[in-house]
Amino acid sequence: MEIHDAILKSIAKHIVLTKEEQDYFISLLVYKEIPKKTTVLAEGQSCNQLSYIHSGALRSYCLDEKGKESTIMFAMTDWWLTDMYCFLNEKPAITFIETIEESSVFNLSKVNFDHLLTAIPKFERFFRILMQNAYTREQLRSIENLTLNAEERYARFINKYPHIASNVTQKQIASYLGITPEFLSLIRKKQLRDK
Amino acid sequence: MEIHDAILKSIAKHIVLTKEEQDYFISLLVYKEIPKKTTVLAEGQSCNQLSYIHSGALRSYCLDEKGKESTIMFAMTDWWLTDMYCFLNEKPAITFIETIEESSVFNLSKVNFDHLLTAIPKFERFFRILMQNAYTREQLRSIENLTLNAEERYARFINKYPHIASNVTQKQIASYLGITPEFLSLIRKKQLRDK
DNA sequence: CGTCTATTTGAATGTACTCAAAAGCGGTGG
DNA sequence: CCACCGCTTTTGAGTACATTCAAATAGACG
Repeated sequence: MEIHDAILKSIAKHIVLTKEEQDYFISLLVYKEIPKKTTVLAEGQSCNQLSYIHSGALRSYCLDEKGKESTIMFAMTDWWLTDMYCFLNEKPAITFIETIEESSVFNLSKVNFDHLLTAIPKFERFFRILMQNAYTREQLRSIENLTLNAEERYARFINKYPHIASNVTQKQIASYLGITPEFLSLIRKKQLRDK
Repeated sequence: MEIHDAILKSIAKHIVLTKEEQDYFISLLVYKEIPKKTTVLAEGQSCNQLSYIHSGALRSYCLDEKGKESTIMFAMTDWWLTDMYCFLNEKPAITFIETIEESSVFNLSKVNFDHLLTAIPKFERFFRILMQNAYTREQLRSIENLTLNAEERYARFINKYPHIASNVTQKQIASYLGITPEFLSLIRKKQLRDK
C-alpha cells in the first residue's frame, strides 16, 4: 500500500494513465501534513496551489466588509480544493482555507498544473469532468438557496453531507447555509420538537 | 462572412484548430432559428443538445412543487446553454429552456459532443475552460446570494448584465434573484427615490 | 480550574412574502 | 383603429421568516 494509491485510484475513475504518466504526475505533487485549525490560505496571499485532500477535512470561506464569514465549501477526503478563481487567473486569493481537523494533502502548483495539462492532455479531460461536477453542484446550490427556506436547506444539508454535519460546528454550517448561528439553533430546536 | 465565423472565433479564444478540425467540428453542428417565447426544452424531455447561441437570448429555469419559477441563467449571444447536469448524465431534463427573443443556435448533440472530444482532444481543453468559468461564476453567485440582500443583488445584477436587465421582464429578474416580483417593484421604487 | 468560543434563549426589529386589487402595456381580432 | 384580453407591474395591508443585540449556559482546551 503506497501513499499515492488513493489519488491515483481517484484519477483512474475518469482517465487511464500509463505507469510513466503516473510517475510523472506524482513527481509534480508535494505531500503535506497539516494540524487541525490551521489556515493554509488567507485573503490577499497568492493562491498558487491546487490541493488534493488525502485525509482530513478543510473549509474555504470568505469575509465581507462587515467581517461576516460565508463558508464557500467543505472539502473532505478525496476532494480537490483551492480558491479556484484566483488559482486559475493568478490573482491574489479572495478566500480563506483552513483545516477542520488534522489533514494531509497533495499540492499541485499552478506552474505544475499547467505543465501537467501540456505533458499529459488526458488531464484536460480529468479536470473538465472535475469542473463539470463542481459546476452542476454549485448550480444546484444556487437554486436551493433561492427556492428553499433555511429549515429546508438545513435538512438537505444534513441529508446530503451527514459526515460533514457531524464534524463541523453549527456556526460553520450556519455560514454555509447563509443564516445566523442563532437562527440555526432555533431551527434545530424546532426539528427536535417536531419529531 | 460565413455563418460559422462567430462560433469558430469564440473557440479560437481558447484553442487553435486546423482547417480540417474546424470543418469536422462544423459538420457536427445543426443550425436552428427559433421564434421568440418558444420553449425549446421542457422538464422530463431528454436533454441531448448543447446549444451555442449564435444570436438572440434564452433563459433556463426550473419549477418547484408549488409551481414557483426560478431562473437558473440568462444566456446571450456567444454563450453555451443546456441543462448541463442532465445533458452530461443523460437524464431527463429537470429544467426548462425558452427563447426570450428571436434566436439562432448551433446545436451539438450528446453523441456528437462525445465524438468531438474523442476525435479532437483539444476540445477537452476548450470545455474544461468553459466549465471552469461556469463554475467560478456560479460559486460567486452562491456567495452573493448568501451575503447580499435583495437590493444589493439587484444592483449588482443591473451592473453586471445591463444588456440582460434591459431585455427581460422584471418578473424574470426577480426569479433570478430569488425574490417576488412585488418586492422587486418596491426595490426599484426605493432606488428611484434614493438617487 | 479558568478562559475562550460555541450554543441557547428571548425581545425587538428588519427583510421579504402573501394575498388582493388596481393600473399599465402589448398583442390580437373585429 | 380601437376595444378587449391576458400578463406584467404597482400599491398596500397583514404576516412570516430571519436578524440583531444582549445575556445566560455549555463545551473545549490548555
